[in-house]
Amino acid sequence: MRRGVLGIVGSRIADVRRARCRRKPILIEPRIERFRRLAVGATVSDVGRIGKRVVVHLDGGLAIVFEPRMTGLVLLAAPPTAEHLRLRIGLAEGPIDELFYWDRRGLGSVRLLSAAELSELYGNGSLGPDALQITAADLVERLGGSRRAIKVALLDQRAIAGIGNLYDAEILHRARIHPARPCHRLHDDDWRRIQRAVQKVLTDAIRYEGSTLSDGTYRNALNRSGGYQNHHRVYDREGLRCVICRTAEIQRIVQAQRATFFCPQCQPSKLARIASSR
DNA sequence: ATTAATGTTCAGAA
DNA sequence: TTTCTGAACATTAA
Repeated sequence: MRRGVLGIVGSRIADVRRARCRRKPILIEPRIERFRRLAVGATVSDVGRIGKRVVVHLDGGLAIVFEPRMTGLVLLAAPPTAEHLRLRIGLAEGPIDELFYWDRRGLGSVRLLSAAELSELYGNGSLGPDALQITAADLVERLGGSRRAIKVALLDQRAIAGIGNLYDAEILHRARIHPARPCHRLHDDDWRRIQRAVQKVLTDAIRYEGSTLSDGTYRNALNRSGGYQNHHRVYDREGLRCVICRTAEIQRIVQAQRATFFCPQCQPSKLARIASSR
């Protein structure tokens, strides 16, 4: 999503307004009048990413932070429906006329922050280092002592920023780690495999522009479907044969109130590992 | 017609 | 301190 939004670098903010959406308003800070006063006239200097958030940097030091959560989209093209359009940002002096924030469930937010607020909110301990920068040693340091299940721990954005539920499941399948294994029982080579799997899954997911699931919600900045759903090995594949071992069926369990998918053959629990080794 | 599920995050409680 | 639970919301599938 961030890559697509890069297309507005160099454009000037010409207008900011709420879309006419009859639903409960999403969180927009500061209030729209002040937001407009501060942002209009500024030029987009860069588009970055902090974990799962898209950050539009403006000259002068302010930044617009989009936090899409479950169903939010930052778009340069017309949104999927007019119904759930939440915010429109008019642009001038560039190829794109307007930036949209669309959000079906409305759990996301848009905030205009100063450089100081940005570093305060996202620089201190509230978000961990980005998943794509993380080393195996970082993983051990930040999660190695935790008693939580590895699947749950990898979702903790304060430990590592950027891993969501779907990619968590894919990562652990690649790393051949059972999702319920407690962090403090994992070994160095387990963490090394996890680190490599994080790199592989996230870079592939970015290359294929994300996963558009059966509800069709995720789209890139040009409102096009992603392609990574065709590469899922476990997510949403309960009961299907594992494409790696071609033996076991993918199982679904619930951890931290989230669905987890895994292959019982490729991702043995500790007990299964002991049993199979004799 | 209910209920459960959903690429998430946070406050507040255990 | 760390970990767990429920709520915010809208839509679809079972």
